[in-house]
Amino acid sequence: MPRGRENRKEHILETALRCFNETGYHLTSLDAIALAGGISKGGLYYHFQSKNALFIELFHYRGQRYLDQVRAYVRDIAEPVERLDAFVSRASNIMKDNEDFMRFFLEFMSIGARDPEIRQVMTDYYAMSIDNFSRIIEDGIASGVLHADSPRDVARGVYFLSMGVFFTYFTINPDFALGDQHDMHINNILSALKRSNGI
Amino acid sequence: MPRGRENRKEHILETALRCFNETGYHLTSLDAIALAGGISKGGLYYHFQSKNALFIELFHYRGQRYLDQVRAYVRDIAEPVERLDAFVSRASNIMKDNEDFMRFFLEFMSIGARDPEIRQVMTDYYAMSIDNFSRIIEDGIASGVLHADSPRDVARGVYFLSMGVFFTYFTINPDFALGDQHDMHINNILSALKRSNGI
DNA sequence: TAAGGTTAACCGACTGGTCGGTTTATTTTT
DNA sequence: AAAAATAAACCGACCAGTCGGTTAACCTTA
Repeated sequence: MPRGRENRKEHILETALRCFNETGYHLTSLDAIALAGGISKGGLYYHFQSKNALFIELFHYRGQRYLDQVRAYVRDIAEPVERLDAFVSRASNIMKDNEDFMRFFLEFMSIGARDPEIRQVMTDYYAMSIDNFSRIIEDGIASGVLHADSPRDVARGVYFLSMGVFFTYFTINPDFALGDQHDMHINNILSALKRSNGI
Repeated sequence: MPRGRENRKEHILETALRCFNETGYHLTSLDAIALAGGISKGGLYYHFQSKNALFIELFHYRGQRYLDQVRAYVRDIAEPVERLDAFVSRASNIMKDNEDFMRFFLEFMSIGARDPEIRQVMTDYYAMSIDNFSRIIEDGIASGVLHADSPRDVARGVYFLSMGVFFTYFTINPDFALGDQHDMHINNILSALKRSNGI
């Protein structure tokens, strides 16, 4: 990895992701990241203000890539029901493709429970997710193909379920296939949304 | 807190719970727990083999209390539907009463993602939860008041949702009332279970 | 019942090691 | 040569775990 290249920073971030996932934030030393990345500690501190700053920047970096992937799949679909289905089913696949990021995401949340700065990042991400999803549902309601009393509550339900599936998946010894469980339970929520008799 | 009393150990555990919840496992030193509990570090090591052992014992100690509370509410209810409702609605209340334990639980899970011993404890807890809940559903199916293709999947769905609600609650700045969200989404699952036309 | 003995419970100074962060010198790029 | 990037030695704080010693409660036994 030559020095001076623009992708040096990304190289560090990818290395840090691997290290954090292996041993967790607190047990991962900057020396270990430097060693694994073939860089010195000084180099780390040249690119990042602190360990915490690196951690947060890593979230933004990979989170953005994740969102870009989801949006790329959904962009061209205008019809609300199709859009909703694509959103959910693609999300499941992309999550699986980004399993390393999802694992990181969980620890990021866990630390966010106590760190105000990280908590705020998480809160923003949550708000954006709920807003995005609510908007699709509201479009569907406006055009009469979806039915829900509170789109926001439905969106929350989907968010909770996704989080629960993933957190459990990373936390227990094998009991289920990630994508299958995710899709099945999310589709249960969606089928209620699509029921024409409302509720 | 006089020495030699049987509740000394419990006193340490309760103190440790408060400390862990304030600063998290890795940033909580044994010195801090000792100070907060009015005991010495040596005393800590007299009662517990290691910091990790204390952490795990704390999970068993408070987890048992939590389960005892849930079971006490359900014990006398034989009819499956009532039993199910009680199980879920009481679980929500008891979770709120044990918010300190739930917060601890989340970090316990998060660490379990990397620590094999803790992961096994979590896996056992998960398996027991799914088994308990599945059994109630199966009883309901046997007596014809509930309908589900796979009781185990339904039980998983409830578990996932609970985890997701709680994890989100502890992780973002205020957006919803804990009990309300929990009950609403769980009841969505239950209402499908109770629909007499199956599916 | 009081002196002497026993031991579980507890204390806290200490150690060996780690880690985030800093500093200073050196190399590369422009 | 100036600026940017990197390396390597170093620092001070912190921390899990240890260990020799202390204390209080509970036995004996005469």
